[in-house]
Amino acid sequence: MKPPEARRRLSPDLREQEIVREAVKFFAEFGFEGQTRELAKRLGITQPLLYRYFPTKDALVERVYQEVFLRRWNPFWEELLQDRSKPLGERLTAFYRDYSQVILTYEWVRLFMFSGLKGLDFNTRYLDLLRQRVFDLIINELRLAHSRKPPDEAPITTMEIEAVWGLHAAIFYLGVRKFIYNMPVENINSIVDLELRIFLDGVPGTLAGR
Amino acid sequence: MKPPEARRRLSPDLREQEIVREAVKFFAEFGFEGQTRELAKRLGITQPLLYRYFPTKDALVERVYQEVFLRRWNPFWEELLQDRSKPLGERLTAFYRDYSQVILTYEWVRLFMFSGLKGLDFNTRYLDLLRQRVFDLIINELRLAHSRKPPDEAPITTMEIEAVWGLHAAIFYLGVRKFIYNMPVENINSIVDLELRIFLDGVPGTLAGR
DNA sequence: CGATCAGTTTATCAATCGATAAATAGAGGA
DNA sequence: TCCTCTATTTATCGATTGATAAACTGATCG
Repeated sequence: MKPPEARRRLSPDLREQEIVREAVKFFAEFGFEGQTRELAKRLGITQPLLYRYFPTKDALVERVYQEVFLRRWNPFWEELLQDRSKPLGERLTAFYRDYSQVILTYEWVRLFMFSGLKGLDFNTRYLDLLRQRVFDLIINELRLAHSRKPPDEAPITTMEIEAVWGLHAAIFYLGVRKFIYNMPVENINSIVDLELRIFLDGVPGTLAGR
Repeated sequence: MKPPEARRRLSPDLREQEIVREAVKFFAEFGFEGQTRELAKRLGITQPLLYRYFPTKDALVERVYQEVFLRRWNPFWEELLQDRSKPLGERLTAFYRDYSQVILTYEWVRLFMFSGLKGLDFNTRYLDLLRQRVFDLIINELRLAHSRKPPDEAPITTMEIEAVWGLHAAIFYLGVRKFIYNMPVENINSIVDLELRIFLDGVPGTLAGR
């Protein structure tokens, strides 16, 4: 029925964009063991053509990383978290609502987990970034909001970091449930709000070192 | 150097045990695409011997599931959570300390994630169990501890479930960080205690429907 | 309108993987 | 000690997969 898909001749730029876009979806679905022939089929091209644009499969995978993880980081988040003209609760809500909208996607969550399971160092590098650019800021602002010594006077404790990890995990795990376990997860914004209320109500005890 | 590993003739029962034990570790490391030849090499046997004990690779994978997930559930947990002779905080601490010791292992966490990413229905089934045998109990006990209507008078809300999911995620994610992202995570018991303090201090607002 | 360049396909290789059949060898019993 | 049973290995098949080389074809320019 379907016509045998006439040969489409595209400019290299466009073709490369199409390949990367489809590869992101494809590897997010099947993991990095997904076969190049199947990817080519989805693109409506033949498998050897992929090798005209990427020397090896690994090079294509590498490109997918960059596309999904590096290009989606928003530097504005760091400013947002430190904008003391608003109460901290409001800032955290604004940040995690936006962050979850970017991160809690099929591609991001699954590729991140696939990458971790395969032992690539990308996760570590991303999480180091997260720690420095987000966790440390949050802890700093929390101390300020509760009139405690800033980190340069009293070093950040393991338990403070773990407290923030708990909040972060509760939110990120929504994506794991939705996109990896295939569970229905709706109204993410209101769940984010819930987790933030629990965190902000519960965390003073930790800051007090109780 | 190493002698070519003399042929060891084992009873079928013992050999099967060895295969299953090693397969658990092996698939947890490489996922279900791990190759039967490599698994056989680790066992010090040849690859066709695997097929004397399991008709297909899938059958072996299925067996691994049962071994790791089904056989590690402890029915005592359900009693523990409902033992009203102790305060709820104590019960939750005892439960999550024990649960995390069973679940937060290299094999459990990784196999669960591999299984989810591959789209097997096992995760859904396990999580249904968890919801019924743990989450509902916790919510019931929380309401009791805060003098609220029991679930058979006022149905469990989405947000109550999500609150418990948040706690659970914070704890399970310790395993994800340790065994999937390969991060150092130490003193799990004290982190569990921390998450429970935050949860218990923070959750009354949610119960009040605030 | 024909030549040329490059985007795309066809054909195919070499390695890998799950699986099967036949040959081998270790252990217990008569 | 030898025989028999079966646990284990050797040899190999067929399908799959990443990758390469050569042939094909569509678009642009003179």
